[in-house]
Amino acid sequence: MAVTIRDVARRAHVSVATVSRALTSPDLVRPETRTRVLAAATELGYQPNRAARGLITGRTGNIGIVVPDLGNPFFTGVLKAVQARAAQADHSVFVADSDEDPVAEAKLVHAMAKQVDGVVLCAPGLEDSRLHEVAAATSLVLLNRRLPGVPAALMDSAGGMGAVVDHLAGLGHRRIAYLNGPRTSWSNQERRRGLLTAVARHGVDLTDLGPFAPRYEGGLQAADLAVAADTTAIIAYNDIMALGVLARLRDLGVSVPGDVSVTGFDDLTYAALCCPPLTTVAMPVARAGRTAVDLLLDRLGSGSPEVPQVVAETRLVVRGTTAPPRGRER
Amino acid sequence: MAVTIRDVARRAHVSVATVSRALTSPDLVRPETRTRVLAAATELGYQPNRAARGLITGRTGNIGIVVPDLGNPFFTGVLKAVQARAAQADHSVFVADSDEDPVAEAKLVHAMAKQVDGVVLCAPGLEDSRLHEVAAATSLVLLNRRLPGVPAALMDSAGGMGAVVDHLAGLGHRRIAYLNGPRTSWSNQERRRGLLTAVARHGVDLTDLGPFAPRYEGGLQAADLAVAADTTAIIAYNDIMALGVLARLRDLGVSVPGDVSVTGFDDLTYAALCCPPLTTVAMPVARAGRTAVDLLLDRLGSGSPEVPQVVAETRLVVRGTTAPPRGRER
DNA sequence: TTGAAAGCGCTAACAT
DNA sequence: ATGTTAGCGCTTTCAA
Repeated sequence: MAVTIRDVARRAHVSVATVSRALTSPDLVRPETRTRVLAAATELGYQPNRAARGLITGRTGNIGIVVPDLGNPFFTGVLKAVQARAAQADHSVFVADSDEDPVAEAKLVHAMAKQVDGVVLCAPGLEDSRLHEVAAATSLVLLNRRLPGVPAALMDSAGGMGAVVDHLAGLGHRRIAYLNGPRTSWSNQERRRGLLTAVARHGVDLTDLGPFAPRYEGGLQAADLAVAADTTAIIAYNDIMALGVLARLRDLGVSVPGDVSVTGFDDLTYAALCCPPLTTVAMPVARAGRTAVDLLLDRLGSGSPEVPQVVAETRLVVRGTTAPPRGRER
Repeated sequence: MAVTIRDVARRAHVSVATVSRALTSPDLVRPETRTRVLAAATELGYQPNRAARGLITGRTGNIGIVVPDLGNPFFTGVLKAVQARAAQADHSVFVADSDEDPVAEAKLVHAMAKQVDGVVLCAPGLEDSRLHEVAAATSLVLLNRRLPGVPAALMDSAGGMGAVVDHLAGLGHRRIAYLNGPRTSWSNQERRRGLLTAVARHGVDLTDLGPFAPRYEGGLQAADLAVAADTTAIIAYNDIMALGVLARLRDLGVSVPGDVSVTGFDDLTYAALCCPPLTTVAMPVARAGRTAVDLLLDRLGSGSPEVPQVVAETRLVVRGTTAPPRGRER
């Protein structure tokens, strides 16, 4: 078996309590003793058993994150930041993949609940009431979903969409199609909200298509409808769909951005690498991931009753898939 | 506080021992009692505390995975499969990102050791001796790294590379450049091994370039050298580098596959989406991830002394970046 | 078939 | 400043 606190105590000629104190509240033991204990600990390669510690303190030193799809770079971007921030705070992280299944989301959080101090739930598809139940099981922080009473790290999708429409309208587009993602998704709702506002502001004509699966195949399928709708610009729910749109348009012989402009959302790595490179909206995934962890850990520490919902800015990234519509080139 | 085994015991009018038995070894209690206990448990929404259980049984029901970079789709592909397989076996998973730092790899495994039944270490950069030390800390399974005495889930990079060279030689290429990834990486060593064998077999001329960082920027940088080397085909260490190569060649006005053929390795999603779509080698990441988990769990269960090292097949995916060299078109 | 009790590794009163 | 002890939630002897 591994080395326990008792081994260290024996070796340092002190009681286990002293060892515990030397490690967790150093100023409670005489410096001399502390040194001796620490030495013994290192010599034996002692690592306290966090599970045992957690049993007493109620704090596990772990956090959980559940995402809809680990195959989606957007969520692994969040995950990377979450695990990095957690590591800084000396916390370990549990991951779970709900496979886009709302029911699984709830189950996974419950399964984790006992082993973590809190969980970051990313873009949950769960309805509000069920989400509140889940929030009762553990400390919860939502990412890209707003729910009264639950802290959240949000990204300003609506604002990003506003920037997209401003850009397109500025180029001279008057007829725009939006390719919806999942209706229940908070992100889609926000994007649509920003879209409607901006479209009204510019007096631009909007064709609302979908919903489509937020994947490559969804984009393939959506492209035909968008072309039929006879618009000069296509705003896809996200980059992956936009890539599908691009591929389908190429097959159809529709030139981008000559015949039609296309935009995505998320700024995934390969949005910059496809050709033409995709005009899109950069989402602050890393920042939001860090914020989520901070929210979780701060609240645990301070038991304060406030419920912060932090929204991070998005940013339009203009690349090669947008240009003035035909007849408006200069 | 949450509901404990004691609450269930009280409610079912039995001792805690009986509750424990009803849950973990059902055939040790009278069916009638069992039903009563189970009912009480569900009514209270009881979830056993795994940490406490682990304290006694020595099994945590958790496994760990440490990867060099969560931003790399290759590793998140493995992660997705690992977490899915673990979930099937009712295990939770800890993730950690070593940020490509070998020292961090060791630290992370040690930090996890107490909370997991074993860990999957992906493509570690650690040297053999240090790796053996790490293996002593917990049950270890290596992914894409072979080490005597340690079970491993491997992918047949050498074989994949053989297929690439066969393909290229078959098209008529006689001068090929290989863009090395990190020298210490087992995958690069394997790819190179497969390459040398195949190249000798075909009597093809090889220019060995690098090592380069296995990233987009590495590809950008490598492309110039490859062009200067005056070869008709470029084999990149992986897809990301290949994408960099493609971009740089485009800037240079070198046409692909007209002037030069390019291949990658990994078959990431966007290898199919770039243009022209990339000829590459599909790595069985999901299969390897599952295998790694199975290896871990099987060994834990059966304490058998055998050390399986399972290698999964790779597969050449021919797409648009390879063609006969100039003067050999038909 | 069930219960009482010991104890996993650790921390937090309570003593000293 | 340090030691003794109870006990976190659970499983597992050992008795009954």
